[in-house]
Amino acid sequence: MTKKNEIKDKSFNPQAFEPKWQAKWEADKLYRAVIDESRPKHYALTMLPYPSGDLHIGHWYAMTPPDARARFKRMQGYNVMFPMGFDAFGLPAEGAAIKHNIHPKIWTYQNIERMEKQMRTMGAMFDWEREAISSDPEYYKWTQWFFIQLYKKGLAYRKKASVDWCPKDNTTLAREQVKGEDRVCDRCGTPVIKKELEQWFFKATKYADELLHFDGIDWPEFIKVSQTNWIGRSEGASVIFKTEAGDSIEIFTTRPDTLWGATFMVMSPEHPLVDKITTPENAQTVSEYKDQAAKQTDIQREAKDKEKTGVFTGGYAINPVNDERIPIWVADYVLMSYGTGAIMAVPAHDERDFEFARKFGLKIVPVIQPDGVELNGDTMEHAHEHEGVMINSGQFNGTPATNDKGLKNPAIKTVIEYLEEKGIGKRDVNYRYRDWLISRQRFWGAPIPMVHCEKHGWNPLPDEQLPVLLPDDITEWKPTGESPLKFHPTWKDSTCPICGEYAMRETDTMDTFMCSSWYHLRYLSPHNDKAPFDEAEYNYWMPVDTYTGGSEHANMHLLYFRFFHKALRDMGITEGGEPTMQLRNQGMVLAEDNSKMSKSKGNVVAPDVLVQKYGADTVRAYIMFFARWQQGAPWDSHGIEGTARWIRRVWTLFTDDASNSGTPASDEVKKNLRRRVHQTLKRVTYDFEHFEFNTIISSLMELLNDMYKAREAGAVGTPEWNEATEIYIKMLAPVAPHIAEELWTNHLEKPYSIHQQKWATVDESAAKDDTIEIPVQVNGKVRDKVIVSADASEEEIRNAALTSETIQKYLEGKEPKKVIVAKGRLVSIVI
RNA sequence: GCCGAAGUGGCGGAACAGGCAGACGCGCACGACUCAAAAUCGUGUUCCCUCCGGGAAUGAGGGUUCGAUUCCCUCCUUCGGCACCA
Repeated sequence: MTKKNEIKDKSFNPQAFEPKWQAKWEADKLYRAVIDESRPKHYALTMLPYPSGDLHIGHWYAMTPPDARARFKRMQGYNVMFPMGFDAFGLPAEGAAIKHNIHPKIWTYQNIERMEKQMRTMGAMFDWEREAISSDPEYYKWTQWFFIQLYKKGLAYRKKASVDWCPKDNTTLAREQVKGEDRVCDRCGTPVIKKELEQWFFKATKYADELLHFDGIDWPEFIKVSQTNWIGRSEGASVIFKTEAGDSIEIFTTRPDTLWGATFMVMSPEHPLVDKITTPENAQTVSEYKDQAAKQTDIQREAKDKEKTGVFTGGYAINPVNDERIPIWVADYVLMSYGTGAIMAVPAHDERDFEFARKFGLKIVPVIQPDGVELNGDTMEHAHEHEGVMINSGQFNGTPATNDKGLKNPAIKTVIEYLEEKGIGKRDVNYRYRDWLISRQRFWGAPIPMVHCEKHGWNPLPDEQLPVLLPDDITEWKPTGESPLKFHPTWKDSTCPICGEYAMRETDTMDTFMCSSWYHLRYLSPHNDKAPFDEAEYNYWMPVDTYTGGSEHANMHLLYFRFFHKALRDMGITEGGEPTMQLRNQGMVLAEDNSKMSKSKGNVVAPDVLVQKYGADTVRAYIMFFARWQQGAPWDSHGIEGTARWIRRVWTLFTDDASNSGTPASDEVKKNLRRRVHQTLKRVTYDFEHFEFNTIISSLMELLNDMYKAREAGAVGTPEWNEATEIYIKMLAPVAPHIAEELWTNHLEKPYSIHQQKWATVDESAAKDDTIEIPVQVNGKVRDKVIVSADASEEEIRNAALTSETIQKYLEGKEPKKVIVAKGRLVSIVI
């Protein structure tokens, strides 16, 4: 470190001082977060990366602005924890294993080492002693332990179901991991297929209703909406229809008010009662239809422009409200995966049923009459899906049906009450949300800690046998559709925890989203081998105060994360309903041509090169400046020059004190400087709080320009100048931690470290303007500006405006019709 | 089709709470320094006109208001979620 009597290095050389400070901060454990009851805590969490190989600009974009904010919070007096780790299980490691014949573990840990090194160049305040890596046995031991807790609580179960399968990645996927209309694998973009398989699930649907509530948490609207859509809650009724074959069919409907118009029923081809309902004469056609439906993919079956198909079963049901005998059909537009897999068809009021009825000549009976038009089942061209008055519905005729959903609709409410009274139906709610399928037929994941015994079926392994370790001696990685673990000669051999006889291990591994559902807890005590986390740490740090990350996880990680927390709460492991109070999502950094950055396109911006050229501080500042953080933007490689220039100008101003001009600063200059400093401080404080990073930088740029002018005017050396310098460096510290430290400690010779200083307080009276310029509008157009004192009364402002020469000209001696004075803002004159 | 977010100069973007649209920066132009270049510094930079001055303009059109980028209605475009979900 530079001693006082040494000659200070005035050349700007971040490549020298950045690593120097990084090393010192680390040696001094400056960012170590330990429990301190005397200070309020702040847990700043940012989504942990996958160790893909190299840190790219997207990582910097995701991590450095939240780091700046965490630093700001720390200067505000919070005890801040800002941990980092790796979501280290996952497919790319297996891809590398296949390609280069290297164990996924080796590939993963090499990448982690490289990325940690790159992360250290960011100068972030990560507490590396809290680092958690999900592929470490000490970590996945507890991932497995959580699985067992969920299993014991009945929240993990095994079932055979028609599941989504990615033919490229050779594994099953959760519903959330199948995207868009084309039903493609979220990871690789390959269209998924359906397979009938027995798999492990988490009972996420148990929390469907609770997951719809976001009370008290500050999350972006679009994430809440996205999750709400995903869960897809529908209110309605379930109704039981008796059939002539003897069995009853239960259906779900959101429109029980249209029950009287149900003129037929439709069952999904997979419905278990289809064969019983089908009469012998129709058995052949129904069976052929079922076979054909089974052959089609979901995309083919569910294509919305597809013409309706279906066959008659020969069976009949009785409409419970009017005792009409109605035919039962089988059609693939009814899905087994939603509701009960059977519907009542109301062709007059449902477009899909209408289409079907027209095609097959089925009866159409209108039961909701819209205002003004008389519906006729024989001639109508579309279903009437909106409001009207109930008709053809016996005692309910005349009841108004609104466009409201659920019980808010008087017709629906009345009919549900009637159904419940008669015992033929009840109020019901359905969700499109599905349980979380967590089995993956892949190697590089946490093994599911279950064994299967001939006699005792599936059982969890006792805690002392955890972790179930992944073997190192695997040589064949090729995906076969079954986990490579299955082909290991001995790995799957285990013993039944009940009888001690031979039992076979589950060879599937867990969805990596399981690992990331609890990493925020592991950061609390990453090396604890007695428990997943330390209770004292939990009590102090949780919940997470601010969570930042990409919005692509809206319906995946962010939903799993919430589900997990609620499930743990019900097991008494965590407290409170939500893991994090505040969520903010950064946008995406696109390539300069507006396309997505990707390794394969070779358009990824490498931060390392920029750090070498400009220094980390400049890269950090530019990342905050070049776009609205929560929105993202295409990268602009020229733009960084402006930020680099600013950083150099900061350096020059604070190191080159010789250039003060001879004339001493006037009181006016000093007062103005002080005002600008406190105005900027106010703005920067607000912007940090609100994640508005781009305007933090522009405010600092403006203040710097003002400070250069103040220097010209002789302000250097005055108390106002010294205050300005101090506050400027404090505001700079979260953004550009290295240069701030270098200037603070070495050039201003203030006590190390700038990062342990207290954030400055706004002096409101100093920030206030003395005089203000008030625009004067005549008929809505600005014609003049008058200068008045900041606390001028309405009357004074009015007079100033009306007596202005320019305004007089516009008035032409006439009396204005109206004069509006917005105090401190503007005068509007109407003539 | 339903739900949500967003449309402001050549570009990224700014504008507290309905009150001067375009802060800050990139780019561009001109100038200073220099033998020259880079760097640096300075000036200008929404568009149009008959340029002391005036007019238009925040996706389009309408409305409320003395006054609208901001509030309301209709529409267009882009992005994201859902979608034969009963």
